[in-house]
Amino acid sequence: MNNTERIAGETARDFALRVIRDNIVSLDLKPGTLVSENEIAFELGLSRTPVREAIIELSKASIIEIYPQKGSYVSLIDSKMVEESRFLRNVLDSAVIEVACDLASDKDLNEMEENVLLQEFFLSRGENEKIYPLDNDFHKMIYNIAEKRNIYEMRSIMMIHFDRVRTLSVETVKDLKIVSDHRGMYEAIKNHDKEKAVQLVNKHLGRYQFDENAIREQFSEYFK
Amino acid sequence: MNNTERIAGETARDFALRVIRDNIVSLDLKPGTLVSENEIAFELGLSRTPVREAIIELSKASIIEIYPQKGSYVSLIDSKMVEESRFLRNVLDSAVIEVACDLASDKDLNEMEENVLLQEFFLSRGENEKIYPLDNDFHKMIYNIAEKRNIYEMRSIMMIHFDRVRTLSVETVKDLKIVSDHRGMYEAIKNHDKEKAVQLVNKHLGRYQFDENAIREQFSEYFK
DNA sequence: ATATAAACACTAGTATACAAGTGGACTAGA
DNA sequence: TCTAGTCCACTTGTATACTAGTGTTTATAT
Repeated sequence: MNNTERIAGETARDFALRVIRDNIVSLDLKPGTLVSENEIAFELGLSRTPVREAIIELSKASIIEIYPQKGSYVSLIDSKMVEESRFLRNVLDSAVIEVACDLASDKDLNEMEENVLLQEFFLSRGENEKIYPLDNDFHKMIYNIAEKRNIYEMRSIMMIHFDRVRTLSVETVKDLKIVSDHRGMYEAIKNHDKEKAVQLVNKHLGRYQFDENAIREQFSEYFK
Repeated sequence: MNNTERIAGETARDFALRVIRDNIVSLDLKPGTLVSENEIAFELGLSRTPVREAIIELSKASIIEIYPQKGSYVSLIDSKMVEESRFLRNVLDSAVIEVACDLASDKDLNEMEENVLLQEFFLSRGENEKIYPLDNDFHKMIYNIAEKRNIYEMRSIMMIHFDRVRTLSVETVKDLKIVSDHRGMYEAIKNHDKEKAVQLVNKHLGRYQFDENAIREQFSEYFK
């Protein structure tokens, strides 16, 4: 497992949650791996308690499966589960962006535009890896504008299922199209054009149509 | 706080979660109340650990607010939060019932009808309090049919905000209409009539239009 | 050699102990 | 009387100890 520096002010539990989560999404913790509370605690230099609390949280979203007195395992990739998280994202993003079309203030729009400009900047320089955090920020902004912060939190944890398949996906993601989707969404929100906004959300998510058969063939041991 | 018997096989954590949750929804734990890990643990005859884990889970959905080294409090009723949970329910229930219209098997439909018949039976005998668990089961069934169990779990915890206002609501809920809504949804799913199903979901949720001003006036100390 | 049982090494669940921070009460001093 | 400072009783965060269950390995008896 990849360790990371503990951020100043971060509690042990948040630290453990962040590290475990990142390792699952990046597949450094492979599906099916035993995640022993003791072992993780040792690796992170913590006691079992905060690690355990982090694992419990992940188990609530079926990211980790806890078998009492036996062990806790990183869940195998379950296409039903991936579909469920995709469904959740599609449904929520669509409904939330409509609200954002109503509520976005000038200040909100300025922040969004700044974010999109940065994405375009990094894209033009080929620094595509710097786009991902901005991508996340962008979607989070929409939830913030629509005053749906709690819903965003729930979305986040379920997205782990989705994101980890994205990591596996051999097909290179078309960053160019993604960034232009973002610009489109920004424009739609600015113009209060709900229909266009929802249409873009659907198209956007459609870009992550993984070829599951190809992935499953290559990484069959990761699948349920 | 109202205590309850621990169900056989229930872990200490699940027990604590259930009891705390029920007491918050029933308002036996009033908004703003301090929920001390130690005190709850003592009342339930447990140690702090499982109680703490339950409180953390509730805090993830903003049901309880944890102030480190100060205390944890039952969240005051926040109309923004109530609206957010209503929004979530509306969006999810609508999207999920559409899927259920596609996927419901004969076995599913039989179980649904049995549930509805029971609701009608208790309604006719005036035993309205027996309808509520059936109501919950009914909605859970729809998520099960649509294979969206994880999403249902997320919905459940957010519904605490909504349910606790429902408890406060002076206006008596029209159980008759609720039961007939359920029959309507069942029929719509049976007939694969998505449009009708979604329309009923919206109407159904619309029946819980609390007069917030009236409630806020009567219980102002519960509100943020 | 095989079957059985005891021992061991692990697991997560729960209980307890300690750390560190907060805020109020009380006291000492001017 | 007022203020400053100490103490105390509380809180949650974290660490550690103990409980009970599982599965494998090893030893023992037939």
